[in-house]
Amino acid sequence: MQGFDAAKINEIIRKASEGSRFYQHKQQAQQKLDAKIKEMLHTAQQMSPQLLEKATKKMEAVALECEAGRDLSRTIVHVDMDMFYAAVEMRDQPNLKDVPMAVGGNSMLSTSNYIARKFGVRAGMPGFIARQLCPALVLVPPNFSKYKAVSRVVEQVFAIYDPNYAMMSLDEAYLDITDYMEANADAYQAKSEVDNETLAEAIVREMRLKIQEATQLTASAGIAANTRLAKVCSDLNKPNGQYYLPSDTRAIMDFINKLPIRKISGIGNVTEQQLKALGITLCGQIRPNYGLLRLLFSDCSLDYFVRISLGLGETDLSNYTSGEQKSISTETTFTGTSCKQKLMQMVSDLSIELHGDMKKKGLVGKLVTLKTKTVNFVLKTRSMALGEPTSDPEVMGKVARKLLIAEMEKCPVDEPLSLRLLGVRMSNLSEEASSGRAKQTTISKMFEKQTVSAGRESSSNYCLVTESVAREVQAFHD
DNA sequence: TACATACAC
DNA sequence: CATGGTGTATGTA
Repeated sequence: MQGFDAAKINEIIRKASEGSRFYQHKQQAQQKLDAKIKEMLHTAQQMSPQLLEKATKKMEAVALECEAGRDLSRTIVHVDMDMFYAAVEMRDQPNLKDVPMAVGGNSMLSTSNYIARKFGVRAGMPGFIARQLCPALVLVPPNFSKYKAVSRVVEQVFAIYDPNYAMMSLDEAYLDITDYMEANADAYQAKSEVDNETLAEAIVREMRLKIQEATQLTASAGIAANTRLAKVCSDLNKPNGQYYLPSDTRAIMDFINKLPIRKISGIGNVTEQQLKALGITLCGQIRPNYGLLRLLFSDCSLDYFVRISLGLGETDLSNYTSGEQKSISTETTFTGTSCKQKLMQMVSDLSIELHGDMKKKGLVGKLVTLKTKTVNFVLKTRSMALGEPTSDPEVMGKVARKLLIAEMEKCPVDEPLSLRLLGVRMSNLSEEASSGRAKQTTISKMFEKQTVSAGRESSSNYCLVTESVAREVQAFHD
């Protein structure tokens, strides 16, 4: 069993994709982006040197201000479990250890092991393409409740080193170990004084070992002065490794200057292409292009770019943990249909499911949003505000159905709305007024209203939905 | 406020 | 045969 080279992998993926509606839509999106970039370059060419110089000076002033706020006093760690879901499955089914395997389904993989990666099988890839790359691939359906349980064990290790650790997903967290280092320096130095680097590395190595002892799974870590840098660093010695970046401006600048912008969290495919068109592929190329960037991007992006170019980032983890939830949603993909009754039924089902999730969290919301995706992968959202916050499935469902009907009516009869995805989201959230009595009222109301409303709907053959199975929440990629 | 886009995981 | 689900931030009008 050999791996493939990149050219062969791309060829197989291209053959499997081309002609599909998914691929066509992707190409359209790319053309749109190309046009946008072309326009951007046109704008750039028309800039006078004077204007550019002025913009550069403004940006340099911002940079100076940011530089003044540089905080090198904290030691931040980003910990990332190695191929988390796949590692859990391999641990529990040893026969999976020596074969190419991935966790996911036919439509999407969440992660793959290193043997499968040699064949080009990656997170985010549909299972049917993965099988073409690697016919021997073993596909394991996800067990989210198991991963959650493992994650809780890992969290207990994190808590030793920083009780205020910030969990970013099931397999990833930031820790501020500054206080732990100070409090425990003595325990880690054998005879002589230990410098910060040795101390931080020893502590993180020990933490990773504790994770491994507790879970039989390995983790990688990055250690740096802020979360942005720590996150990049955790990727450098993966799997089962760690990387320390000294908290020293010179070391940070040397590091950041040669770093590809795409490695920065928040720089995705689109931004990468835009910046590339301007000749920027490395973080070190941002500062020489300050003026250009200022004239092409929003203030908010500028601040972000400046901070990246200086290697600045978040040092206060409470900024990750303090916020309240802003929205809650449920969506589902299905084989494309334009059957009105089926679609309406699904919206009702989703509303009931959403109600369950909201009740669990004690949330009510004021803004209902319907999300649709056509069989050609065109996404749309339509929303409507309610008079008062609710989580009542019938109220949410009624509004969502209304929004769906409005969309369907926009289509000509010979070309009805044909969808492959529906979603319902609630936002403008607040806490549910929680007394047992209030909840009871809500529940009885729900049944009343459902009965009444079901008879009133035009597609009245949709019935009250059976209890939907509790859905596993999922962050799909590792 | 409403909608689209970009991004992370 | 055939490409996911949940949540946040931001730009724009």
